Amino acid sequence: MKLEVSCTRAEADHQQIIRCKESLNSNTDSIEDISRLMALAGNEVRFKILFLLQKEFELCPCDFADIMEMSVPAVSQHLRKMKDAKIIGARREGQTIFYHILKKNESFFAAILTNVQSKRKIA
Amino acid sequence: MKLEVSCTRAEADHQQIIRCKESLNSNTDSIEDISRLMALAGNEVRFKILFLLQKEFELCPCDFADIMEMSVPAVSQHLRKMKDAKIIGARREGQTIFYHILKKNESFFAAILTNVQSKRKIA
DNA sequence: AAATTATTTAAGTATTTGCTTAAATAATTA
DNA sequence: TAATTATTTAAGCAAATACTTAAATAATTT
Repeated sequence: MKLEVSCTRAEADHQQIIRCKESLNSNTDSIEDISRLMALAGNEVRFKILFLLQKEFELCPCDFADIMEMSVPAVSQHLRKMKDAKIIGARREGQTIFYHILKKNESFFAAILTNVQSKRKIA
Repeated sequence: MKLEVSCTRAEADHQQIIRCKESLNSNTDSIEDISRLMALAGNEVRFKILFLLQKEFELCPCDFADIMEMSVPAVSQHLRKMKDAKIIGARREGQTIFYHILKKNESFFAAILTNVQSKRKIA
């Protein structure tokens, strides 16, 4: 863990710089995890998918393609990313595959998705 | 507001499809706003900036460059994006410019950034 | 006023992203 | 078992992203 301070600003608070570096270092893993999660949810198509899954519990690629008026492969590739990241899970029923938000992430996304509704009321 | 249903899946729940389309349509603005916010916070460098600002209240570009060991212009460009998006604000003190999270967004990011600390405890 | 310091801006570039189209899997139905 | 249906995968490409370096602003100090 390097803790050199090189800021040239005369008034720089070196204690603060060191404290910040330590803070980042001791949280590296969770910072990476959460910013990765945010990046995935930060795509508008994927955000809509999560928004819809929270409301309807489960939907299939075909449903999403129809709802958002986009191609099935495009949807499928977004679903794959979120499945790989363990944000969503899949359940097969015949030829249809239903996706849902994994329990582990439900509360995290619920907290964020709440803002969609509340923002709407204000505007 | 188009509400055509074209899903070819035989068992598709057309009522559900229509309900979902309406739900997206009536929340278009906030969905765009929040997913844009998430996309910005979804970059690891910007996420770290927000994490640090929450802890230290305000820091300057030079501090960030030093803490994260990256160039000042690179930091500055990230700060600009978040300033343009009204996520952070700036205060000048001599030659130094201090950035802080805008009050409007404090609680939103606090809710997300909480997970950094709690995740760490678990792991 | 000239030099220094903090920051921003701009141009250039390599990487990543998200779509398209076509082909491959996998399950169901005829 | 052949045809159909739902989904995934892969290749290709255009747009977006995030860095680098160099130059431009802006404030301070000498």
